[in-house]
Amino acid sequence: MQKQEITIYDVAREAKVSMATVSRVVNGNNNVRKETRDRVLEVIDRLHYQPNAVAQGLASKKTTTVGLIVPDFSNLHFAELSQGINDIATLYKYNILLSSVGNTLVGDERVIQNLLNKQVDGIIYMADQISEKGKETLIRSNVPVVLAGTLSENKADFGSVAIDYAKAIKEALEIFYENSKRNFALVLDNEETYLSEELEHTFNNYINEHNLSNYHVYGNISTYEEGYDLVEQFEKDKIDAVITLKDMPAGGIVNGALNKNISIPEQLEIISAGSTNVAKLVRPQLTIIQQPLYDIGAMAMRMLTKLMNNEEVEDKNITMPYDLKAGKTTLG
Amino acid sequence: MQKQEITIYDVAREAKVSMATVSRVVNGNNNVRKETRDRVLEVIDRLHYQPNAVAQGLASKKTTTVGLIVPDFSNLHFAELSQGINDIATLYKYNILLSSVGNTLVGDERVIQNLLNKQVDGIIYMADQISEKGKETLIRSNVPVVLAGTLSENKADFGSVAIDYAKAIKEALEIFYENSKRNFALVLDNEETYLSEELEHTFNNYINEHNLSNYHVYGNISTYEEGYDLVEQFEKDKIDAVITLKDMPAGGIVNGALNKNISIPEQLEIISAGSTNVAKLVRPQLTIIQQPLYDIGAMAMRMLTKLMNNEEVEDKNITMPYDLKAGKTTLG
DNA sequence: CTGAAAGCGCTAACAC
DNA sequence: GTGTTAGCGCTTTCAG
Repeated sequence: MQKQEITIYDVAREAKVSMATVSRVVNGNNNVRKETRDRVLEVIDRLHYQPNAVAQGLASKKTTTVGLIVPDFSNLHFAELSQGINDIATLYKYNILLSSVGNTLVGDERVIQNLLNKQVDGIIYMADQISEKGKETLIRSNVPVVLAGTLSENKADFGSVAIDYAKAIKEALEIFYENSKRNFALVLDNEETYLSEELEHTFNNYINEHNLSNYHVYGNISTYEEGYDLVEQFEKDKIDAVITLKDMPAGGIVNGALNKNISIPEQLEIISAGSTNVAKLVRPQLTIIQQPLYDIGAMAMRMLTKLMNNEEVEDKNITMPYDLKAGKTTLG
Repeated sequence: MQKQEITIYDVAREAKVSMATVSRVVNGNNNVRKETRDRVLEVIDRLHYQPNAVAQGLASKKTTTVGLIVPDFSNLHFAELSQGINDIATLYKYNILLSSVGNTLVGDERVIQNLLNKQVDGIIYMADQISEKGKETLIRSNVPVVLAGTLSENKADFGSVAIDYAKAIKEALEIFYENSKRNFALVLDNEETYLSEELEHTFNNYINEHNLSNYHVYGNISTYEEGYDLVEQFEKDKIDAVITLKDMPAGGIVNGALNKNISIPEQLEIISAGSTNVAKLVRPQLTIIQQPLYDIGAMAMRMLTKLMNNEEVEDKNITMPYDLKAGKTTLG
């Protein structure tokens, strides 16, 4: 930590005013005569005075810092969502305190409590699951929370910005069905998330409504390799259409299938809901459920700034549009 | 910000000790009788006391927070490097304050100053360029800084962890040469970074030593699409071997070449120095300069913890090993 | 081993 | 407009 050289007191003395006046100048308070302001500004400049944000935070009970909780850093969604969050945060002069949950190292409650101890003004939660205790901690704290691109539950308790995943999945299944595919698979990375549960529910509903007899849900598939290896299981299970939640396993499946001379999309159709940039690398080009990740992040952060300022927020639960973008991994 | 309910003072009163004793217990100071400690601990637990990190920071002049400066969030290196940084930071109980530079929004000096104002205990710098002013600000602050996976200059001023890029590039060029390619291209994303300058220098040296007459350096290529479109230029320039700094453009080049029926690797060889996970998606499989990104991040953060604690650091400039991993975009 | 007291650097009433 | 004065919640000498 930088050893403090110049404090507000030094500036006050040098400018022959009180600390209060310096504070006013620093914080843009108008109740300062122009002459005085200029004098103070000159001294600030000359002494290279920089306010100590920690002291400001303690005195004002505002840290202009928001906590950002992500599932894990390797998640590519993170990068693209965060971009939107960061841009808006920068615009409103907030800093981002980054934490991850999910890897067993530390429980989510601890992570949340830690952020709260650091007195963050608000929290953006991007992880797709949260423990009851973590949720309670969050609610008890009275700190505004916005869920970004995730969690369909908990909407009542927090703000949220996301697409309608259930609708998107249903639309994807519809494509398979129209293309005469009848043996569906759903590939999840973590079965215990709210999102997974909702998707599985939607998936099962569709299966039932259409009286399909052969269908499978595969869990714990999050890497390229796991997707690649899963193709073997597809063969055994006679799968001919698959939805994945992430692009990396989707790419693995495509490459795995091609290696086994399974023709895409004739024998196997694939739709990925990952919608990160990397989907572009895959050949044949992936059909994807494209989410506006940047916008989701930006909207979430914007909503958070409003909540932190006790501004009116019309709708605390925003549904963003998505685009089912046809590639070459589906027919027609 | 959470409105403070329980303070150290409440705990002291309830446990019938002084704040000093509570502080000792909270900070694990041994100079407390076991009985007293247990009593305090019981009260802390009962009252759900949580220390206010901002107040701790002001009083102790340590925030247990490190600043992490990245070029931009969409950079995939970031995700993988950060994973290592985050794991070690968590281990040593440090929080990460995230900032980005490079997008024209805010200059690096401002970003750095902001982090310094927040009283971070140390900084990890992952961006590949830094202004003179930013550098000066950093040095003047006396806050420990470690450069992770970047910047070959400035080593004297800061700690650093990276691979020997020049050596890696040379090795890659050697492969091209042995495979009888003679028309080399170097694809950079940003020509103004130290890294780019060093690589270009190495590249040019190789060209001169081997008396190659046809060679090109392409700048400002950072996306898939830019790589894809660049292939047209390759044709005009009769390029037959190319090194890229990032995986996304490398993937674009591969797909762009295939689309033009340019055979890889016979007519065009490609080596990417990106070494992110997404390289796996590309077919034919990319030959890559594989950097141990996770380890680089972890080492950098570990070094930073030592510097922050004034511990001895044997070598402030660490060179990590890399692996030139042959794929199918180079011959043999 | 424990307590008293003086700050850390700043903000925010409240007076004038 | 400007200054005075309490704190914000905690750490850290210094006594005892």
